Amino acid sequence: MKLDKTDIAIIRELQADGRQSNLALAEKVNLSPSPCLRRIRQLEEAGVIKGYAAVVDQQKYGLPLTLFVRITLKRHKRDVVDTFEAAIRALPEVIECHLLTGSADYLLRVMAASLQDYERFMREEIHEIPGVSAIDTSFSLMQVKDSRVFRKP
Amino acid sequence: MKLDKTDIAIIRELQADGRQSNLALAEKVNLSPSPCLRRIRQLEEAGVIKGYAAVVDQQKYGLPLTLFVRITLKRHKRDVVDTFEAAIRALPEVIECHLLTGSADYLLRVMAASLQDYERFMREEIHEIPGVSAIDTSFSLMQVKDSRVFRKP
DNA sequence: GTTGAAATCCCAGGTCC
DNA sequence: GGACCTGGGATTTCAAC
Repeated sequence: MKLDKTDIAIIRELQADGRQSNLALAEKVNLSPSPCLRRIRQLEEAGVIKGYAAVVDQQKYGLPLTLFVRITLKRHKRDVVDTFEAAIRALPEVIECHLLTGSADYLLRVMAASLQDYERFMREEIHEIPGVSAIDTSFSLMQVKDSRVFRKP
Repeated sequence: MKLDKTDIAIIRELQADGRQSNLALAEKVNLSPSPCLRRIRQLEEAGVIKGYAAVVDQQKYGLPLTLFVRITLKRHKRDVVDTFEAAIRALPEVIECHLLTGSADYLLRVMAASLQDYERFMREEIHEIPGVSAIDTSFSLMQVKDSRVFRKP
């Protein structure tokens, strides 16, 4: 799908506020309501906009700790990889997991309610997954930037 | 703010679909529409729900590459840190930036349209920031997991 | 104080220009 | 891309428990 300037503007606005009315949005992108809504539906149907989500404050939600866990596997045979990925997908504490190039194999983004919670998670969940060779955890001390907006205005 | 079982359910549902009607949501969490709406407003006013956002497919949006950049600073004096963080905040390619514990100082999540775009970004933007001592980039080959839902159902 | 119900208002979605 | 029209949901108020 080809995105023009107006589509980009619509996406930017909907990333900033996904619940604003079509009328408000139409005004911001200098369109009248009907064509604006048509474009939104097109973006949704094309899958450019996958959905809408509430943005939650993790602190106030009770999960103040964010950690990044870099994991290296012992071997990279099919069964080891599949077992590992299935285990990761089943852990609600793991918000994100990426397969990486470079020294580590996986990067996990984990949320925890407390240090005790984190310690239990690592001991009972991560260390129990077979085939894990190295684990390197870093805590996020501060989120310097959090932008859901992809492109420049 | 104290969150009970129903609040958690509301948040989970709104993370899955942030635009569903109050009526649909009320049914899912076994509440009548009025108290459901009142809880939503309370969650918003308390800042537990910070807002709503469209979820965009980065591939279809034209930014297929995700990279994680680990950066170490030469010194950690106030001016070096402030300069670095200000520079990062001004770069639209940087979607997220965390100050970390451990060997590296910062973890950046960067999106790029192409390898050329990434190369230009590193050369013209990141390497130009004063005080940067080490840079370690990993590409995301595959996103194994992406969950916006924080707690178990 | 918290829930269910009703009425008004405003927006979404469709259709035609 | 813009204008009109209709059905439905949101919002506010009120009554009830």
